[in-house]
Amino acid sequence: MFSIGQLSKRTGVKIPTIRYYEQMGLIDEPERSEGNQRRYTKDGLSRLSFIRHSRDLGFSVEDIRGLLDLSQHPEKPCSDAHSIAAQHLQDVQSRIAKLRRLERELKRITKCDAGNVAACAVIETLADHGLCETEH
Amino acid sequence: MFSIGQLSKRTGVKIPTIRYYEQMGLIDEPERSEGNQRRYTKDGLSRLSFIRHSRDLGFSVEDIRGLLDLSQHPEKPCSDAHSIAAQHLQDVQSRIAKLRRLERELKRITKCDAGNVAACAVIETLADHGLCETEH
DNA sequence: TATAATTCCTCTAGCCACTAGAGCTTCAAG
DNA sequence: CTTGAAGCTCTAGTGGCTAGAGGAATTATA
Ligand SMILES: [Zn+2]
Ligand SMILES: [Zn+2]
Ligand SMILES: [Zn+2]
Ligand SMILES: [Zn+2]
Repeated sequence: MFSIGQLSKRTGVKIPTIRYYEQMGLIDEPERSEGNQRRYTKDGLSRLSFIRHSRDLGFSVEDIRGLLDLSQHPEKPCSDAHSIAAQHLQDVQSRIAKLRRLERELKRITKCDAGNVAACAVIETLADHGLCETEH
Repeated sequence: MFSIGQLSKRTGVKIPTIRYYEQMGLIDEPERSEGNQRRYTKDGLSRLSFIRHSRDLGFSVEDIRGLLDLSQHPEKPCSDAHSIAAQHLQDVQSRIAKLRRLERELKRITKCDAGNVAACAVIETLADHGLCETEH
């Protein structure tokens, strides 16, 4: 049996975050000590590790809810898991694409030879999207 | 003089967002009609366009506050503007790097030949970071 | 000019995924 | 048995908006 602090140390999930996941229904309410403190089992530990890793990989809490549900049903086909992952991959890729467009513009902007604000390329570009090379 | 709706159409910033920017102190409180409705000048329009474009480029509201302040002082050196932009560029680049690591892992994960959850690579990987190739 | 349609007003609350803090209780070591 | 760490609940704040209620003002049409 682990206290919430031990669980936190082992998973790297902060204590208030563990309680938040409980409130969100991602983890079951654990047993309590006589004095009402949470006591977790190994199952609780591995479930939280799953959540932690999924968050690290950028899945939303909603996605994780679905993935956890699936993981409780080993006999089911895994196509649902794949579509959650594929959708997430797409999201990540479109975020990357957007950030790369930003990166390009920001790199261009920061090549400013002027010394004062009146002629600064940064300020000028922010004031006028027409000076940009791409859409965003 | 523009109404808030006209300003919104010209800049592409939604009406509640304009009011939000006013509340946050990014734009001055505009004059009002006899019936208390906001009336904007061309100056208000260009200030809001500046904000819009800066947001599109991913700058935070705090950054924009600084950039707007600078843009009101054309005689100042533009080094402050450059450091805001450079910092932002760094942020963008580290976000890209992080997302690319995610992308790689997600691509790997989604190569699953199993048909059911019990043997699914997606679920297995989420349960065990040891199966990952990179840190995240 | 009367009425109808549209726009605008303020205020509050919700989104996501946490994070911080107040004020109190329980636990574990010595 | 005392003390200090760790736990409890509850509320509120983060960023950058967005939605909705309930009412007032403006504009367009008849
Ligand atoms: Zn410059
Ligand atoms: Zn632009
Ligand atoms: Zn699979
Ligand atoms: Zn991993």
